[in-house]
Amino acid sequence: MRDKFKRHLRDSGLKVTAPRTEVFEFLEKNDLTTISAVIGHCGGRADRASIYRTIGLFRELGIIHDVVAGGKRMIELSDRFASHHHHLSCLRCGKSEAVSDRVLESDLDRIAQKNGFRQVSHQIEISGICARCQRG
Amino acid sequence: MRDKFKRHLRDSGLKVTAPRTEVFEFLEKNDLTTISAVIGHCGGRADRASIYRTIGLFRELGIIHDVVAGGKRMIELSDRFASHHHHLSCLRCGKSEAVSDRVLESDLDRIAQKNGFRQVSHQIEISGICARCQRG
DNA sequence: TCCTAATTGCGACTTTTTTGCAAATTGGGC
DNA sequence: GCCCAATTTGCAAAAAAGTCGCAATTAGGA
Repeated sequence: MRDKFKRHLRDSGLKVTAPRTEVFEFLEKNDLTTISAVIGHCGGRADRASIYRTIGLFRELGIIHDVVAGGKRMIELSDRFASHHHHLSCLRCGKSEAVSDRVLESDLDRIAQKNGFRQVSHQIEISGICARCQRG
Repeated sequence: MRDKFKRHLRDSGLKVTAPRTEVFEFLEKNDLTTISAVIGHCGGRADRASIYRTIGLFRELGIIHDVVAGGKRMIELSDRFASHHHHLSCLRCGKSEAVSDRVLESDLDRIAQKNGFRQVSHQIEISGICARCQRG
């Protein structure tokens, strides 16, 4: 994925730099994270301003997208750089697990198509109380 | 809905105040908005701090929830105070339209159930290029 | 109407995000 | 491998967003 990422940048006429690689690698290892976590982790090696610029750039390029999980705004790699999935988050313990579901996906496609939308992407977040917390 | 809202507050031992009513009425008229829009609109009649406190309270009470649309964090009334729906947002013109779909809903229920989740809620955002922008 | 707890508005403050600019770096060409 | 131009970085400063303590005000039950 790292090579694909570098190619993606170069193909867009952009440079592969240390802060960009740093942030990308962090996102690869951390599905569903926050901007402050990225700063907390990459902050020693890259300036805060560069991290914000990098995240903004990644958003524009569609490398990442935003999600709200448990009321917090989070970011994650998008489909081209991570396998397509959604999240089930527990409101009590805060953990979230990945979900993939074919039927769901085809419904979403159907809806977009019915409304005349193209180049569609989507994000879903399901929240509730997970099985473990129901017992606890 | 306004009465239901007032009852909801009083039942929770909370007071119906001007800032709270102000913010609620703005949200009723503006599906999917931002905090700064609320401040921009109610700011003359209520203090910024009170608006933040009100929004925080509404979130805790489940009166509103957060959504990300086009990279921006937005808020909207939740199901009990607005009919359950999701959004199709156009990445080009920024407009979003409401969507309701029974099949989609039952799939989401099925997924939560399969994973042992209870008291489930979900949010979905579908984005792409709308029919009008495809022509333009 | 009175009383008390809840809530507001204000102002100061912290945190988060953005911006301008000189210095440093990347990557294509030689 | 070295050079150059364009891009990108780091820094410092500022704007924007959000939080907090507290005295003054207000809602609503008795």
